[in-house]
Amino acid sequence: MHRWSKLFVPTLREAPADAEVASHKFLLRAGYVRQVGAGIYSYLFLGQRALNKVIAIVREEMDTIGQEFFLPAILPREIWEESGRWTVMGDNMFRLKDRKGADLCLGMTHEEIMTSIARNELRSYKQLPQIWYQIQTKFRDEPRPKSGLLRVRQFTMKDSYSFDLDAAGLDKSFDLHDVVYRRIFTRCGLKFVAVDADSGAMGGTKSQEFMVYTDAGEDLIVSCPVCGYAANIEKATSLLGAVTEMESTGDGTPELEYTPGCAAITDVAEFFKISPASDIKCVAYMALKRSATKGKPDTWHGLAVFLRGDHQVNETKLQAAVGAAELRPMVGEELEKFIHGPAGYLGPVGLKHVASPLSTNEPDGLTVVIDKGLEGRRNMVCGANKVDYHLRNVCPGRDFSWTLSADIRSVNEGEACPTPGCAGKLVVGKAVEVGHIFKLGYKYTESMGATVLDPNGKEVKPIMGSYGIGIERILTAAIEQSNDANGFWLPASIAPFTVVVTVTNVSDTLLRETGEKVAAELEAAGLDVLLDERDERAGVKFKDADLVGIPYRVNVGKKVAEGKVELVTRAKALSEEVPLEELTALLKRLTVE
RNA sequence: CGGGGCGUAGCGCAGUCUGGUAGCGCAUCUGCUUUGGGAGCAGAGGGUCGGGGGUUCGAAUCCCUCCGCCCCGACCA
Repeated sequence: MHRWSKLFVPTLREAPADAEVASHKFLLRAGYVRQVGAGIYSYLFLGQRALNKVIAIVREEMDTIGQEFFLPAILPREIWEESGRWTVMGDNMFRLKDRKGADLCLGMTHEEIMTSIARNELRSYKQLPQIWYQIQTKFRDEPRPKSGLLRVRQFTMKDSYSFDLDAAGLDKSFDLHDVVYRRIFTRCGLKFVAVDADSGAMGGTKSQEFMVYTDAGEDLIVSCPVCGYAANIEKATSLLGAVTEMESTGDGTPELEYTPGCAAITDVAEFFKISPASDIKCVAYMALKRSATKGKPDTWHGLAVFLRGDHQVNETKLQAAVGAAELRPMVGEELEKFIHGPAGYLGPVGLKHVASPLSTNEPDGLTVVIDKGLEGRRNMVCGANKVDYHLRNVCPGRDFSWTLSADIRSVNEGEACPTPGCAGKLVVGKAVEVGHIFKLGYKYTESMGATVLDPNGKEVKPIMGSYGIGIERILTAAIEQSNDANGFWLPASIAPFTVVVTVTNVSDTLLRETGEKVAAELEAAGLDVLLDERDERAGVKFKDADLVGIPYRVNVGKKVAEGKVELVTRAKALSEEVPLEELTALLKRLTVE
C-alpha cells in the first residue's frame, strides 16, 4: 500500500503556460511528467505507474500471438544502408558517431534489425510463421514536437514484425494483430475506431490505423454514420454529386476572356458568375524522385496538378500516385520554365506533358496530373497562362490531356459515402493515432536478402508485416477523452491506483485508524490502493484526488461514526454512502475489467 | 525551414515603451490557530532577470548576437 504522505506527487495548482492541450496540462498538473526539452519528457511516479499498467496489458495480449524480444536502440549505419533508409529517413533520424568515427543512429523503428535476425536465422518454411515483438524506446527528431506527449522525440513503442511464407499467411498475421489490438485498446478503456490508412510510397497492400477521436489529434478521419465506413483523410474517397455544366459560348471551343485582377478562385467564380466547381485550378509542385539505382542522384521534376476549384489537393495521395518521395511548391522561375504562366492564371491548355510520371527525358518535362473529378466535365473555366486572362468552354480530354488521372483530392465533409448503395453523408473528425498495422510485403526481405526454403526446396523470400502501438499515446488519448475542469480520470485498468482512500482529518484517531483498516482491506482484496493520510485539510486532498486520474475515492470522514464511508466515482462526480462492510465487495464489482 | 509569441523565484505573472539598488499571488520553511472542497495570522528563506558581447556614471529595461520553449505554417500562388 502506498501512503500519499511519503510519495512524490508534485501537483500544480496552475498549469505551466506552455501547455495548451488538456492532456498536456493535466499530465503536468497531476505530477505525471515534467518536460526536459522540446518533445522530451521525464515520467515521475504516477506517470510511470500508469504507463507500466498499459505496458502490462499490451504485453499480456501480445504474448497470445507473439514472442517478446528486446533489440538495441543504438544501431550501426550499415544495416540501414542495406534497406536504403539511412538516406530516406533524412533529418528525422538522430545520428551519432562512436569514438572510432563510425556512424550510428538511434532507432526510429526496427524493420531492418528484425529482418537481419530473420535473414541470419530463419532457414525453412517450417519455421514460419513468426511474430516477434518488443516494447522499446524510439527516437525521432520530429520537425515540430507538439501538444505535450502527443508528438515527441523519444517515446515507447510496442512494435511487432511478422514473417510468413505467403500472402495468405500475412493476411492471417495481420488479422491476428487486428484482433489483439482491439482487445488492447478496449481493455485500456479507449473509444477507438479502426480506419483504412495510407500505406505510403513504399508500397504495401494494406494498412489500418487505430484512432481515438479528440480535437487535440493531428489526423483527420472521414467516416460514414450510416454504414460505418471510416478512413484517414489521406486515404478516404467519396462520391461526387452531379454538377450542372455551364452552357458553351460562341463556337464552343476555348475562348480567351479578359479577367483583370482575378487571381483567386473566388474572384474567377464571381467574374464568370459560376460555381468554383466549374473552375479548374492549378497547383504546381516540384517532386523529388528517388533514384532506383545506388549512386545515382535523386532528381527533381516539375509537376502540375489540376482539379476542381472547390477541391483541395491531398499531397499524400498525390505522392503515392506519382511515386514522389517529396513535394515542394514551385517557385516563380520554375512556374515560368515548366508551365510558362504566371501564378494565379495557370491552366492546363497547351501544356506539353511527359508520358509517365516523373520521367526524366527532357529537362523541362512536366508531369501533368488531373483529379478524377475533372474527367468527363465540360465547359469549364481555367487560367490561360497569361496575366489577367482566363479560358472558358474548356473540356478536359478535348482541349488538353494529361500524364495521369487519379484521385488526388481530399474528401470534404458532407460528400456522399463511397460504399456502394450507401446513402450516408461523410463526416470529418480529428483524431490521434494510437496504433497502426501494416502489410509490408517484401520490401525488407528483398532489399536485405532474407530467404527460406519452401516445401519444394526452392529459396523464397518471407513476406512481412509490421505493427506498432504508441504506449504514451494510449495514456494521453485516455486523458483527452476523460477530463473536466478539475482534472481527469483513467479507466481502472491503466490508472496508477484504482482507489484513493482519503482520511478527511488525520488528527482524528478514529478516522485515521479506519482509513488504515479500509485501505488494508481493499488491498487484500486485490485493489491497487493509495492511502491519503497527509496532514492537510480535506479540501486539499479532495482537489488532488480529483486531479490525478484515480477513478474511485473513498472518503473516510464523519460518517464513520455511523459505520459508513463515501464512495466517489470520479467519472460521474457521483458520491454515495456505503456501509463499511459492503465497501470492498462493491469496489471489486466496479473495477473488474 | 518560414512566420508569430515568449524567456524575471518551484508555478502563474507585473516591471521593459520612458535606464536609476528586482516586485506581486500561489507554493516552500517556522510558530500559533484551524480541519469536508486548494484555511487565517505572524515571521522567514529563495533571483546568474535565458547566455555572451556592446552602449552608459548606471541595463531586467536600449543595441548586437547566440540559445531555449510555445503556437501557426511549411498544399490552393
